[in-house]
Amino acid sequence: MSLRVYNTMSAQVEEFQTLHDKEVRMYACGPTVYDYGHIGNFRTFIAVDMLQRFLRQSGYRVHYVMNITDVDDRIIRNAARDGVSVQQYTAKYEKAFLEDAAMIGIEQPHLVRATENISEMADFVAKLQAKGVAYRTDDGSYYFRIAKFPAYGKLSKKDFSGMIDGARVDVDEYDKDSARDFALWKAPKPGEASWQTSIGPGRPGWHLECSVMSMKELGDSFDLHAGGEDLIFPHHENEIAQSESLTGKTFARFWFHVRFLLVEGEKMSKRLGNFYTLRDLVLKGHKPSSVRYLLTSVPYRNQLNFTFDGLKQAAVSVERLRNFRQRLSEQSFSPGCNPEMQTLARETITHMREALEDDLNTAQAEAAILKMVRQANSALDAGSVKKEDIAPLLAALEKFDEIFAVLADDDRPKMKAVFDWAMSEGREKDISPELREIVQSGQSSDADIEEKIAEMEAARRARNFKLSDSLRAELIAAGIMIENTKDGVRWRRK
RNA sequence: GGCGCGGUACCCAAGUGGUAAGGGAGAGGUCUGCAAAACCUUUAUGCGUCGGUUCGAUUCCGACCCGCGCCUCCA
Repeated sequence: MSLRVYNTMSAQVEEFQTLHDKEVRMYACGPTVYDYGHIGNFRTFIAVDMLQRFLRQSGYRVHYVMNITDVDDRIIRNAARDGVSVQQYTAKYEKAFLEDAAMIGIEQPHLVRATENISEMADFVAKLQAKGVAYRTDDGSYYFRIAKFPAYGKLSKKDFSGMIDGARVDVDEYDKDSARDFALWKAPKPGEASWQTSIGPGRPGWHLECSVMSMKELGDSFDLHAGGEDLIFPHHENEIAQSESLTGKTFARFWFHVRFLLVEGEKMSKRLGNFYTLRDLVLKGHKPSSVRYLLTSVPYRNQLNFTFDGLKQAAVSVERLRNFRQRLSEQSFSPGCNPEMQTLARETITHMREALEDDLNTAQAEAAILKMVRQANSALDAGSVKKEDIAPLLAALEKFDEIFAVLADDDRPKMKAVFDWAMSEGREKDISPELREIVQSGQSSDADIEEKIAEMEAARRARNFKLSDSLRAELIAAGIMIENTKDGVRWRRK
């Protein structure tokens, strides 16, 4: 079997095929760095990250390019508001984006920046103009003439046939031939950032950026282009029009779009007060791994309802997986092997692969690993897991984590970094008691904790339960979780 | 108005023309000095409503109701 993935262009699930054998060239529209990233942004980027991870796990060499849009209207406006240069402004938020992406387990793609490719963009516009599909207006802006690209609308399934006959539409604000024609290049306005280029001064339009950078990095035709569902129209439609007008070739073969999420059942918006950046959630004391798990738990084409209850559930599931792995790694086992465990591990890997090959059905992949955990835990309780079973079970967990990336117990340092950031930004008041507790649990050293546990155990063996309970309560208050097992006390930081 | 998606137990959420994955929460139990962790049992004759096709539909078709998305900046 092999990967089947939904292609927005054909509007159906297709067998994934690449232009070059075992090599994937893919591009995702990245963030416009004008603010901190919100969980909706990260749902999209995590979905593409998982796709990319799964392709690599499936044996492809992956060339994954993401752009950073570091010039646009909002950036110019906000930079002016803050009295800083566009570069200073975007540098801050690009850094924040990369930190956040790393925090939530996104592997960094090859990044390209709009402002580093301005001259290529100008050249691209010049070529479009030479082909007669772009025109310059009196103010020095350039527009794409949609009437010259009959396939316009093929991605978003929109019918523009009624409006492509060059009928002049009167639009006060613009000096373009048709209301639907879109800007390739914007002439400078006083006080705005602009570049001197072969086609005159100005700055690139957003759609142009992605066409130019994706083709520069990946070629005229490449395998897959990804983004949020909102980008289907007009952004991706416009990219296709620009690129295919120029080359006459198919621009991207597969179009991968991630559905928007809901927050507590409603569209996320600042107005509704349900708008959360990743950092907001960490400040509330939620772990990055919980957020990632929740965002991966619903297949990318389904609407995901992001709730705080769901976030707690996600945390429990992650804990369950981590506890299981710890149990396998720490316990001692008798020699030999249990064929049932061998089969279980093997079948779990197969089920996960089949689920992901089915248009990235992450919910089913998670169900498969959790089922394995339950059955293996049951066998562990019964003492029927043998030494040689450990490696296959851990290998299945590893396969899972190559895609889902939630098992590494590294939430605390990441949360500490957000804590420090909040302090340095003067947002101490936004730090929740929960976050404080987690950060504090990182303060005490392993040796201190183990000393205290030894004390607690001594009291317990002496049947001084009052003392041992109070010592345990102290540890729990400091964010340390205690478990008594057959092999002694196991502890971990919250 | 145009195009599209969805309505599955208390909650989140997969899935299938042949009789409902997984997780959380709840209840009972095993283990434990007590916890924690883990495990076991239990919780939808039912999958928005009404019709139709079929030996059989939650799954296909039609109508309707409700929610959501895109059509303008938006991941």
